[in-house]
Amino acid sequence: MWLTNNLQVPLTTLQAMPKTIKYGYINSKFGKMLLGLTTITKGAKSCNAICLLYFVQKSDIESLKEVQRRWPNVELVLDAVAIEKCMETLYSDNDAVIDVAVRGTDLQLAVWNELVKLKVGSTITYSELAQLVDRPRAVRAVASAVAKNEVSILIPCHRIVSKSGAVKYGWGAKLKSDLLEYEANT
DNA sequence: GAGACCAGCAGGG
DNA sequence: CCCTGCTGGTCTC
Repeated sequence: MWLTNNLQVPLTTLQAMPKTIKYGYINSKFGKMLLGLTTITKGAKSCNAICLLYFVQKSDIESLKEVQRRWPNVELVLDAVAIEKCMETLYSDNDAVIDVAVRGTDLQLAVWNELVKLKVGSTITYSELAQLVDRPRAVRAVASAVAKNEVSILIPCHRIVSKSGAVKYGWGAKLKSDLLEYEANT
């Protein structure tokens, strides 16, 4: 089941802004989500990789606007079949591998690469994360890198807790604690 | 290149 | 609890 299986999430860096993004909606345990796929090349062949995964918090239209804002000039193409195929991998019981495509600065990539190594149910503080990427004093910078992550859940920003115990989350504090509670009880 | 912005932290009241 | 100073990378002119 999704969130309780330890998916392998290899990150691929996008060299340029994709021209088109295939998108579709999925219903997760924690609400409706917007999933976007782009094409990456792996050796000689090309395949789909997840480049965005947002929670739909207001309406479908608002979520699409959010995509347009963060990915200017990309063409959005509804592709329910591709999304469905992707979902099967997400929900598989095996230790599945799912490709994720990201774009960002060196620090952001380093931060995200550490995050995907986190096991289900584990948590880490921002300070520890800063040490992992070799910038022990750049806690605030690391935090803003975390916040720029486009692929929620798969890049598990919800597993980062602040030392003071304050709960903050881009998708809402309640969602974060729900996710952590769910993972902790499996 | 300057200045503003942050999902942090520690220290002091 | 709240307030303050410090922090470093990124974003926007």
